[in-house]
Amino acid sequence: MTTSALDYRKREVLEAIIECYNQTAAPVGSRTIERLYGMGISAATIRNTMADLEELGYVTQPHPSAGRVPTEIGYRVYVDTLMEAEELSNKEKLLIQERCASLEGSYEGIIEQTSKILSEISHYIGFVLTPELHDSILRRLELIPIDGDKDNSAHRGRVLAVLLMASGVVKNHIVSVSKDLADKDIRGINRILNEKLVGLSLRRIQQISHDTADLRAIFDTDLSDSIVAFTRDTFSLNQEIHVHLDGASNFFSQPEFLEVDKMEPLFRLLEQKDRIAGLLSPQQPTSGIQVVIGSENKYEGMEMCSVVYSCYTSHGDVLGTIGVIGPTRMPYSRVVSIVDFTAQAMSQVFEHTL
Amino acid sequence: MTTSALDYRKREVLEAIIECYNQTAAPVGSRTIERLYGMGISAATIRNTMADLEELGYVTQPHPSAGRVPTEIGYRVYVDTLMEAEELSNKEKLLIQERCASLEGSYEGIIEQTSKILSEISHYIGFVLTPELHDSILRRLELIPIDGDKDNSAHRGRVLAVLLMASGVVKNHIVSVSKDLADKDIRGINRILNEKLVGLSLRRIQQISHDTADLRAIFDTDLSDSIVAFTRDTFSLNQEIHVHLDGASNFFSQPEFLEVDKMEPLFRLLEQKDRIAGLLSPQQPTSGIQVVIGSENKYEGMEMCSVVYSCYTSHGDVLGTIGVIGPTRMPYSRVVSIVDFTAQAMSQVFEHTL
DNA sequence: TGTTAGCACTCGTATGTGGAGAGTGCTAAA
DNA sequence: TTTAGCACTCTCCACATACGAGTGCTAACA
Repeated sequence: MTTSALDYRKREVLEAIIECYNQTAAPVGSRTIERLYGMGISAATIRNTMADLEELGYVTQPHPSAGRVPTEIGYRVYVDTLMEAEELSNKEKLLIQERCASLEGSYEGIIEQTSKILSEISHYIGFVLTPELHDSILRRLELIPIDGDKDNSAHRGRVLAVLLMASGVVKNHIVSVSKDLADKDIRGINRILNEKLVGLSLRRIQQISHDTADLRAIFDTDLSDSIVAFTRDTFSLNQEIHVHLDGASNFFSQPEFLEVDKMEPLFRLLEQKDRIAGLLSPQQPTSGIQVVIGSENKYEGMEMCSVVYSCYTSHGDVLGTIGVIGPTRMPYSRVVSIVDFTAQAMSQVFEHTL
Repeated sequence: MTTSALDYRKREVLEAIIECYNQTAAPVGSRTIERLYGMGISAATIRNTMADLEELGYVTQPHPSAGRVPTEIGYRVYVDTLMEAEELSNKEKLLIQERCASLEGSYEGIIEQTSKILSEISHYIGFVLTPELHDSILRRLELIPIDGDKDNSAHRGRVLAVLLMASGVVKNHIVSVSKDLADKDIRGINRILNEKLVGLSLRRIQQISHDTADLRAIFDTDLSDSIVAFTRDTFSLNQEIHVHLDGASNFFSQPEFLEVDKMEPLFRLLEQKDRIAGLLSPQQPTSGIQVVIGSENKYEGMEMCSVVYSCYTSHGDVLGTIGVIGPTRMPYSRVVSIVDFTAQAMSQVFEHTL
């Protein structure tokens, strides 16, 4: 009696249920649809269609005498096949572009502000992951002695290592240096490392610096332990991916999260930044927007959420991920457009300022 | 009938009410105190004393037939005069020190980890404010051309400016540079600026670089517009204070915040990092611990919270603020000890690694 | 065969009531 | 001045009831 593929009427009704549920967060009844989306059929017919949709697993009833609520499968079908991309208004586009364009030099600032932009425009949680540096190419290394007194450093000192990557990302950290390395030794090491290592990925450089034989080849000479240790330390930045989140408090406006026991697991998870990073970064950097719905998210606390994300780039390289976390009941077409547009705007910022 | 100063019994009872309320978050009755803190007097006597404390404004009743709850004034008296500092256990001290000691080079990482340590040990919100740099002394400036091709930069390029401050804090940002400045000009500017500006505060340097006459005196020559603009840009880092928070979800375990309308204003406020910074940084850097109780906090959302904070230093200079935000009902003596000890441990980390 | 109207049924939500318990203030006795 | 006893108050919880929204089913209709 029901064709297995979705016929026109089923699609219409499913879409109506999803749209209506998005606005009210309450189960949608047949009468409601008849009133709001007068599609030329009566409530009774809609009821029949809804029963069909339920059989297919696209909608469900919270209790036997309630209206219908979309299931995750229903949302998946909607996102994959029914939804048409919502064009952002020019006003919104301008808003995003202006705020992105006003972001200034500091790399941290860009990350922080972009997550704020995303959250404010989507009214959900905006997030930005910092770049994974291991695959980045070294463009320039600068070693700046800090403690050394004018070339005769008699005491154990420290060196500020500044790593400039091809993508424009700058990373600096402080390296302790054995006292038998004078400032001019450091300068020599700096010159050699720049000559030999620029153009290689950080991952490759770390491999090389962990192998004493490789290092010897680079320096083309016997090496003191101090130089070996120093070189290793220079490139051993503990590269964790950082996550910037903004707008978590927007969830207080979401009716389905009003109860504390719904909110708590989510907020606990969001504080474990490393888990969020793990949730999102290992995906191969497929271009384009990804949508993860409800319990497709493997972490506890995210069962009632969906994630829409994309990646941002600079000079063609994938740098990191940006996206939005919202409730499963989410205007996907709009959020997809927001994330997509913001990712592009942010990529432009990186290309221009870094 | 009641002496205006707090006599011994009133102090005992007030302390008992506060301690008991800290644990249960429920109004404390006279019988409860008699049972738990057998202080040799009957419930009826305690009732009389409680009535006196209520008259003084130190405790109150949520409703006429309930037990007593400490008021903010009561907490203030407790913190200022009754409370004795709680010594942390050696285990806790070790825990803090170990985790602080394991913090590595990256300045951002230290900030982030310290707020996490504070929140985990206190079970409340830990926060760390980044240094206000304007009063920091410049130790070293390094200008690193990025785009220039081997001394003949024919196109408009960019320079990475690395500012190393006396406190050990490193700040870098990217400066656009007019195409008529060659790499060797940049090196010259770098040398001169280091000669003339090292040892001055960032605030002073910014004053100088905004005054063309001052700049001319520094460079001891006529200046092209390019050099003037470049010098200004080099030192014009938009220095906002950053706030790192951790442990907000601990508030889900606090009974008085279980209702959403209690939680929401707080979380909304916490996301406005700039307001938090304003709340805490303008205080003159008085040494020692500060405790701000309940509505003494001027921002909406903090009425039910208290803040315990102190500052961290490096080489004698005040760098920033660290502290804990918890509910007004808070074991102040313990939290004060935690913040105090962590501030010291963090200061040591800064002195050693930066 | 597909669609519509009518109707009985179900179940969640809101509302109201009563009793138990905790804690007080007051009074009178020690 | 302290204590015991007692009446009073107020909150909280459990239970029952009424209401309403929405369904599935059946029968009539195009």
